[in-house]
Amino acid sequence: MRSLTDQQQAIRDFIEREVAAGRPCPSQREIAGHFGFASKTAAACHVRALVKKGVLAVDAGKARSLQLVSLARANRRAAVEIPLFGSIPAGFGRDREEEADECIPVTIDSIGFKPTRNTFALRVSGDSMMGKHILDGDIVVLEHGPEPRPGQVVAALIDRKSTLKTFVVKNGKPFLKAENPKYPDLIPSDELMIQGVVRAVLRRFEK
Amino acid sequence: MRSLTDQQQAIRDFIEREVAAGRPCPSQREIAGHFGFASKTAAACHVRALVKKGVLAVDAGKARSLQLVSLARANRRAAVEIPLFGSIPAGFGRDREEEADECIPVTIDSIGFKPTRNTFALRVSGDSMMGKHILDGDIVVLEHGPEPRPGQVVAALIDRKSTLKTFVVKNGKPFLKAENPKYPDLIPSDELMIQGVVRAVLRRFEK
DNA sequence: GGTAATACTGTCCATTTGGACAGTATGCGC
DNA sequence: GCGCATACTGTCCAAATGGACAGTATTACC
Repeated sequence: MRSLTDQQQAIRDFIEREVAAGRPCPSQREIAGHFGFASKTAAACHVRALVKKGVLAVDAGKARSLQLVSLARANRRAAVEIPLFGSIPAGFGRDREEEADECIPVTIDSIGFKPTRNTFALRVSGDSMMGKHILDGDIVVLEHGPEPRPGQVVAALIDRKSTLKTFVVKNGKPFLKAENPKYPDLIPSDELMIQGVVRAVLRRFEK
Repeated sequence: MRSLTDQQQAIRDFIEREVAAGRPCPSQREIAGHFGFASKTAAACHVRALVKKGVLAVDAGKARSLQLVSLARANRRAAVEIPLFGSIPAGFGRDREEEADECIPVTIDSIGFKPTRNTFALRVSGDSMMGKHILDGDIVVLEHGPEPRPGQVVAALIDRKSTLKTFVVKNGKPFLKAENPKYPDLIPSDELMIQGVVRAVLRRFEK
């Protein structure tokens, strides 16, 4: 019951190859076409069998939503090491990883997106961002590179120390709004070095 | 003209995150819904702009067929090293790679699927598979693990040497059909060790 | 001032797509 | 012989989807 028939395996392989080759997930009719079925119900039937056997996952009603469970699980489990800094280093060269204090393994599921080479993490110190619900001890995951959008929290370099600020636009000009009383409320963003945009927060509670 | 606007970047990021999180590519209406657009044309318009700027690729008319060009290119370019054996080793333990004579870098495009840990390559010697259009000097890419289907070419271990054979089923029993006169035409498949199923052939011509 | 690009709302429509149903045939275990 | 899973053909349909078109407003650029 668990093992797949030849035909089911063939269809599973076909889907895997299509997706791996960067093409969109095949529709039922495309599967039927590839195997020469005259009726797309045949493909639908096989797909149903594969779902029943736990090999495939479907978002019911959604077009091209087939997913191989093994790949999904592998993707979810795939932990990627993200460099974790106490403070952001001045430069962003290729020696970035060596400057990292340590690395934290994260999974796609835990931060909601797939980390890239431009992804890094910061340990938050102080309650400067409590207004944005980012607390002392939290780990924020940031992405280096993309232009911040208004309302997003960014990490900026001030006095060789990184500080989290909110990116705002006033009268068409970009500013960094400090949520920490130690710093002026509005700083023109071009006076600072924006190191990254906050994309996720990890908070560990004591047990 | 080349650079993306904030909104376009946001939509690009949204697509990237959805796909990276293992969800199916969002439809135009899902994009509109996520950003609060009342009209899905707004999303369609942005998608069109992103395609025009070369960031996105679409299969016209196909549902959920958006693809990030950068990822597609990265995927296509990503060369994976596949262990290449002169002959298949007896075991398939974790020391497999060390037993490999060498490695060949292949891309997804060149073999049509994404290599896994179970993918390996063999250098073909002799014209035993000429009937199947696999020639002396060819490199065949095989996948270890999947149950072969009738008509597929498999690599089997005979006398500690690997030989390519065609997998056939006769009267419900699996056999290996040798295309090499040195061996008996039909061998019960359970007498042999099937090392892998041929998934691709690479042939280099002299210049 | 005009043109173009951006950034939408709103509507209509042909196609694509998945789901359900009816039906046929085969092989397998009991 | 019966039930069940497999492996299809063929048809109908509603929902999902992309594409085209008509508008509006804003901003940037020449």
